[in-house]
Amino acid sequence: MDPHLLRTYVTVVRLASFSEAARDLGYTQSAVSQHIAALESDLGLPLLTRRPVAPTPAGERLLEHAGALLLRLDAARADLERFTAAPRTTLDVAASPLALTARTVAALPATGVTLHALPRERVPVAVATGEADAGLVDGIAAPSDPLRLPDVAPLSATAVAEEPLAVVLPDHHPLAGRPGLRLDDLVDARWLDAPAAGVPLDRLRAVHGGPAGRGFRPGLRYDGTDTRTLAVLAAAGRGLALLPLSAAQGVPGATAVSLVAPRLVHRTELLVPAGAHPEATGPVAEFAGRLKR
Amino acid sequence: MDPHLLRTYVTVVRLASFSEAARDLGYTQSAVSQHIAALESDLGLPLLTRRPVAPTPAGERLLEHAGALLLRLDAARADLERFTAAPRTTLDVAASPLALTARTVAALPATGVTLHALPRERVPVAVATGEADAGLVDGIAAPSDPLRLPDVAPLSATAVAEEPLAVVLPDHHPLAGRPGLRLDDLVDARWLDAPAAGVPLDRLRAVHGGPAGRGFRPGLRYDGTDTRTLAVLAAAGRGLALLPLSAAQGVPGATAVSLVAPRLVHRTELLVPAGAHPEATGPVAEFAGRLKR
DNA sequence: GGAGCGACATAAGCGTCCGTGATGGCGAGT
DNA sequence: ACTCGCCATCACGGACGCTTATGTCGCTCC
Repeated sequence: MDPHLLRTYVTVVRLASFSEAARDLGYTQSAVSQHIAALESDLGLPLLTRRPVAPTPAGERLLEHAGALLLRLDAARADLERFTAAPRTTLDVAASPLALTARTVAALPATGVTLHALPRERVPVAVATGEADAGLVDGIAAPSDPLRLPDVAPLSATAVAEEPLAVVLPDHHPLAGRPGLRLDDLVDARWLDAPAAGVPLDRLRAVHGGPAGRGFRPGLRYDGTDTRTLAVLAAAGRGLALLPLSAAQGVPGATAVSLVAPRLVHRTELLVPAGAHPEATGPVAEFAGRLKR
Repeated sequence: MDPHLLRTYVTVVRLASFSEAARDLGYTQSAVSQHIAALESDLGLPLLTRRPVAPTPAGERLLEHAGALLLRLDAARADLERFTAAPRTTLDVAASPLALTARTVAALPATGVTLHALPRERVPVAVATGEADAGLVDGIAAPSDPLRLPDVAPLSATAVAEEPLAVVLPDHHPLAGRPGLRLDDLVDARWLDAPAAGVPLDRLRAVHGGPAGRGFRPGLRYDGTDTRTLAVLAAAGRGLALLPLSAAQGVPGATAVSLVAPRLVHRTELLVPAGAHPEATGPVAEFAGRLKR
């Protein structure tokens, strides 16, 4: 299970072709074929169907492991390179859409900043692999419980903002008048599925813990990142949305009712490589310092 | 960053010797020396001091990454081997001490069971690497929030028991009469540090979120796994202990007061490899089925 | 239905890299 | 100062991996 072999394996699966993968990796087709053969003989089972080229069930499993492994390998290399690299003068920040608020943006240094807008799950990856010097991720969690992030590498997370959650309903919705809502009241409702702009529904499903049969039916799916659009969709009755309170307010036709049970908050966290090389100075420290104040 | 090189690297660090590592790995000393040299030249910085052999700061970082990487590699191999291996007839269960209760033990099949008592953090590792077919881990978390486990491999976790938490105090303690306790009332108290038997203090520290200055000073450290002993120590005034309510009761001289804030529970979860090869039958399924009932 | 073509498998050749054994340098203990 | 233990370096032999070339299979086109 040489990383080289794994790298070609994932490339072959991604491109669904040995020859394409060979071109992509700068190998000959023969080499790719031998790589796959080596993996299959090492593990003792077929990983791919040929014609069409697609992973077998075992291959699917390997794909998960290989992805994590290669990611971690990149992260390790990036982490070690920080020891030798020249101190950064510019700052690359990876951020999920909802993590960018007036407050967090204000903390960015005036110059030399590149902002990478990424989906939530890519932010830790970007920081780990060194594509970004710091990350801002948002998500929901129990109060004073850190966000649940994939641990691709040792990262240190510190909360920089915390806000109540609100359910966005059309004004005329029967529940719109309530002072607060319980999630249990809403299990049978139709929800907007907006992984990029809103709060991910699968997280709610996990919190609720109920069987897959009931609860949190996705309705319209929205893959944009604009919260205002999401609120507009909710106002139009296309489904409910869950947003941080401040983002949920101020849209005509939409009412935001805060969520009271389960006790969850929308939190934004700053992500930096852990065990930080004592960078008491530099753009990252400057940014972190301003955020904590 | 070949895994072979990483494996030699961690071995060298563990044994603090090139020659010992060579013997351990079945290489010559020369090969080990070259492995380390290759790593160092690849990464462009020294990883070890020689005489004595010890990791540099950069080497320490690499060690973390290498450990995770090699673990994940073993997990991947073990996971893939499940596809080819013969269906299990016996059952190996890894369990943290507090996860073993009358209820969980009763769910074990009558015969063919090997029980591995492991510290909490080793349980997921054992399941991932195939040393165990299933795991039982306990820990504390917010209600209806999964336990926070290191993700060495895709594992599926399902709650099998949940219990309130209790603080164990000497009978004569000023707070012993209270109906319930808040953690905030106890930040300045002295705690028993019992990572194996009790609830880990560092988790509390994280939940409390306070600066390292205040809070949760460890007193006596107890590395045994017996909760009764822990309660006896608490009764003797050597420090407070946090235990699941049932384990905290019934020790003369000790009073158990349940914890009311923050809202945390002691939960035990069953761990099995995720994406399970549809084992509707077999010892693992039998065990899981009995636990869920 | 046969020829052609695209795509993966297999075979042979060759360079490179890896591990061995021998030797050298260096520090610590006697 | 000598010696022993330990790591570094060197030179060599073999194995492994990649390339070129060729084989085989399946699909498509006429």
